[in-house]
Amino acid sequence: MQVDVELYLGDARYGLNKIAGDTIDLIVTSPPYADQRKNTYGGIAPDKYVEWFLPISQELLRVLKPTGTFILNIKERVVKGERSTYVMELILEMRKQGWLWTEEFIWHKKNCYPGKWPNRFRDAWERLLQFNKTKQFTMYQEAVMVPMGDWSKTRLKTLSDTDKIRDTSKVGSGFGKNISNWIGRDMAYPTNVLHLATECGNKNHSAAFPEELPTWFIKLFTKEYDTVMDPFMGSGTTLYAANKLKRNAVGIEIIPDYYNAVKEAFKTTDLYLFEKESEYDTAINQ
Amino acid sequence: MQVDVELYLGDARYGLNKIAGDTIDLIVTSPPYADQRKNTYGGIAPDKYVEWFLPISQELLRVLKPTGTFILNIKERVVKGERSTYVMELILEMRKQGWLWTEEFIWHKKNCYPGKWPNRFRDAWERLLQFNKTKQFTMYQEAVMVPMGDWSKTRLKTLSDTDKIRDTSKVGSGFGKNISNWIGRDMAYPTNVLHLATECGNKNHSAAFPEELPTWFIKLFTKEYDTVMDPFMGSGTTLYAANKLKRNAVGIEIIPDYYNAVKEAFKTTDLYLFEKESEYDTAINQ
DNA sequence: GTTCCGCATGAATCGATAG
DNA sequence: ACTATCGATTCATGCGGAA
Repeated sequence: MQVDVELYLGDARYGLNKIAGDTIDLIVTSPPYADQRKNTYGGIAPDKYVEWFLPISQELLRVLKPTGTFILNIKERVVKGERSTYVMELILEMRKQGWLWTEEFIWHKKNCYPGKWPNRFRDAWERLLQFNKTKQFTMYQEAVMVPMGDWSKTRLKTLSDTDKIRDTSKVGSGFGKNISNWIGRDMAYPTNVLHLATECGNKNHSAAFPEELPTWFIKLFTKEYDTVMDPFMGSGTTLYAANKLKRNAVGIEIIPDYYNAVKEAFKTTDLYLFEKESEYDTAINQ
Repeated sequence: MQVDVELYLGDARYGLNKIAGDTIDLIVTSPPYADQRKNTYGGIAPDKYVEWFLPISQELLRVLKPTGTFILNIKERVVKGERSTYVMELILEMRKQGWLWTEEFIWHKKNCYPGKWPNRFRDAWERLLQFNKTKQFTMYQEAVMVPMGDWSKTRLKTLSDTDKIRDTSKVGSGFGKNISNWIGRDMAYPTNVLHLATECGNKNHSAAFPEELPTWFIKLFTKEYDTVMDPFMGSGTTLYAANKLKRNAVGIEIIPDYYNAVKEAFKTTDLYLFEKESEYDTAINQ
C-alpha cells in the first residue's frame, strides 16, 4: 500500500472546492493570524477575520468525514492593549454552521518569543481548538500515551516481595484496591495541555508549529492510510508529519514559493518512500 | 501601619454595594462555575451564567481603581460532549460594560482530576482572565521574576527563594532598592502560563486554587498597603495571601460556614500580626 | 533526623439507571 | 423525551506514620 501526497496551488476555498465531501479524516492547520505575516499573506484585519474564515470552515465541514476532527491552531493578537475577540466570535459562528466545539487544547510554548513590555508578559501559549462534525468521532488515545510522573518510578519500581505478598493477601481477604493494575504500568494518558518547544530554526518561511504538534494529533485522531489535510499548508509541516506516519496528505497553499518548495521536498527528500519518486510526481497535482 | 481585613456576609452584590467606588487595587476571584458545587452554592445553569454574573461585574467595575486589575479564574464545563460557550459570551458582554480584556493567563494544573473517557483527555488548565478599567493599570513585573534556570517552567515555588534574596538585601541595605540591582541577570520575567498544582489532601481548608495563585497576582499588581478584594471569598485563600503580603483585604461570602471560618481564622491564627489581636477583631466587620 | 511508603482526595466526565 | 443521581475510571500531590 502507498500513501499519496496531493498538493493544490491556490487559495483555500479554491482547493477545497476540488475535494469530495466526507473524505478527510483529520484537518490540522494554522491559518494566517489577523494582521500577522503581512509580508507573506497580506494580513486579514481583525474585524474582518471571522467573515473571511467562515466560508472556509463551511467547506472544511463539507469535506470532513463524520468521524473526522478539525484542529485549529490560533491565537488572538493584541490590539490597542487588548486581546482581540475574533477567535471567540469565530467559535460562536462556527457552532452556528454546525461544528461541535469539542475541546480546547493548550499548546504551551516552552521557549516562547523573547521580549519585554511594560504591561504584559511574554505570550507562551496558543489555542488548539478541536471541532467535530458529530460526537462519534474517532480517537486513538493509546497512540499518544506518555510516561507517568516521577512517583510511579520512585514507588512502583521498588515494589518488592513484601508488596506483592501484601497484595496477594489483600486479594485473598477480599478488600483493598487492586495493585496489580498498576504493576508494570508506566504510561498514562496525557492531558489537554501540550508542552512543546517552538520551531527555533531560522528558516525563511513564516514558521508555524513544530512537527511534533501535527504528529501528536495525527497519531491521536487517525490510523495508517487515513487522510490528513492542511488548507494553509505553508512550509508543509503537517504534510511531512502525515507522510512520515504513513497517512495520505492533502495540502493547499496560495503562495507559489511555498507550494513549490513543498512539492520539491516531496520529490527529492528521503521521507517515507512507499512508491518510486516518479509515482510521487504523478500524485502531486498541478 | 496596619492592614485591615474586611469581611461581608451576604451575596456578592450586597457586599459590593457597601464598598465605595474607585477604592480597590486588585480583585482576584474564582466564582462558582456553572452547574458546579451544587451542594454548597446554588449552582448556576450554563445558559443563565452570563446574566447572573453581569450585575456583579458591573459593580466590580465601579469599585475598582482606574489603575486596578480584575483577575477572573474560570473554566467552562463540558455539556453534552461540547465545551460550553458562556465564558466567551461573558467576555464579550463585559467588554460592552466597559471592561478591557487585557490578557488571558493560563493556569496549568499539574495534578488535574483523574479519569478516562473515550473521547476526551483530562482537563489540566483553567483560564485566568485579566480585565482592566484603563490601559494605564499598575504592574510590578519585578516582583514576580523567576530564576533564570527555571524561567521556562515558571516554577512558583522558586519564588520563595526570590523573596529570601530580596528580604536579605532589604535588611542589609534599607528599603526601596531596585531589585534588579541585586539579582541582575540571574532572573527573568515569567510568561503568561502558570504551573501550579491544586491543593488537595489534608489541609484544614480546601480551596479552589492554591495560595500561590493569588500570591502571584497580588505581587504583580499591588504594593504593600494596597487593597485586594475577593467577592467570592470561599475558604479565604485570596485574603490570606493578601494579609501575608501586607495588603488590606476585603472579602464577601454568602455561605455562613465559610464566612465564620475565615473570620475565626483571622482572629486566632498567627498570620501577619501587624497589630494586636484585638485590633484585628475590630477590623473585622460583622 | 531523613527517607520511604500508604492513603485520601480533588471546580472531572461519561454512560447507565432511575424518576 | 428529558433531567437527576450514581458508579467507574484515573493520577499527581502532600501529609503522616513507619522504617
